[in-house]
Amino acid sequence: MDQLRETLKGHQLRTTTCREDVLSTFINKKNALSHGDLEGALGENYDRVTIYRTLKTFLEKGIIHKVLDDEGLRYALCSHSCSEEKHQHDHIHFKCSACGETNCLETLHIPSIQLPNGYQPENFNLLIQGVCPKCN
Amino acid sequence: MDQLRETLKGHQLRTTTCREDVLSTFINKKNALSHGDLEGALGENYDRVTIYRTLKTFLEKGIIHKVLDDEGLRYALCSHSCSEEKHQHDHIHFKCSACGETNCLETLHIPSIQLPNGYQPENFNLLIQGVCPKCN
DNA sequence: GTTTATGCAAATTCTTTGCAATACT
DNA sequence: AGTATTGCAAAGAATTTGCATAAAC
Repeated sequence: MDQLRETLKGHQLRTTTCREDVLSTFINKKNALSHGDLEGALGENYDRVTIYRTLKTFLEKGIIHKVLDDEGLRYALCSHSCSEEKHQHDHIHFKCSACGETNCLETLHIPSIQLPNGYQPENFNLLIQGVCPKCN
Repeated sequence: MDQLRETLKGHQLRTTTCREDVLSTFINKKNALSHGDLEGALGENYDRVTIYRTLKTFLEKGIIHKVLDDEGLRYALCSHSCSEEKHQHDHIHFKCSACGETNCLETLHIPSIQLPNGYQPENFNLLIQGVCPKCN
C-alpha cells in the first residue's frame, strides 16, 4: 500500500514493514488497540519491543493517540492531521461493556462546559461506557 | 479520628491502621492519588502489597473510584454515598499540566450528549487537561 | 556511507497470588 | 474463638534499556 508509505513519510518516518503492518492494523480494525492486541494481530512477525517502540514513535509523531479506560491503555488513529506540534484534542471514546471494543466517535464533539473561575482548559477527553450498536 | 472508623464501618470494613491511614491520606490531599503516591505518603509503614489490596477493597466497596489520564491510573474519593451496589457515575476530572495534580470537579456535571442511534450509554467520564487555578 | 530501526538479552517496574502469622470483632 | 487482614516471598506481567546487527535513505 502506497497509502501507508505516504502517511509515514508525511510524518518523517522511514518506511519499515513493522510500521506498515502496525499502521494497516489500525486502519483495518477500526477500534482502539492495545499493545497486546497488536502483538496478537501481528503474530510472531515482530519483536514485542519493536511494537512498543513503534507505538511510542507513532504517538510522538501524532499518528495515534492514547485511549484510556478502566481496563488499561489503548491506542487509536488520530483522525486527520495531527503532527508532532499540533494535536487534535477533542475526543469522545465509546467503550462497549459487552464486546469490550473501544471506538472513537469522531463525528461528535463535546459540548462546552462552564468551568469554575481560574481553570484554563486545553483539551477534553470523554469516555462513555455502555452498549454499542453491534451488541444492542 | 472517629470519622475514619465511621466511614470504614459504614462500608462493612474492619478498622485497621493501614485503612485509616490510606483513607486519611485521600481526605487530606484532596486530589487523586496513584498507588505510588500512597506508597510515598505512607513511607515504609506498610507493605506495597497491602496498599494494593486496600485500594482494591476501597474500590469494591465504593469508597474510591478510578481516575484515568495519559499518565496512568489514579484513585479519588467517591463524593458521597457510593456503595458496593450503587455508584455515582458522572465524573469530571481536571488534570493540571503544570503541577500535575488531578482533581474531581464534583459540583459540575456532564452536559447530555446526543449519541448516534444504537449507542446505549451507562456512564460518563470526562477528563479535562489544562491549567488549574493554583498554577494560573 | 551514514543514519535509523530492529532483535535479542537482560534489567526494571508494576501487579498478583499463596500462605503462615497477626490483628480485629 | 472465629474471621478477616497483613507481611513476606515469590511468581507473573508489563515496560524499558543497551548494544550489536540489519535495513532504509
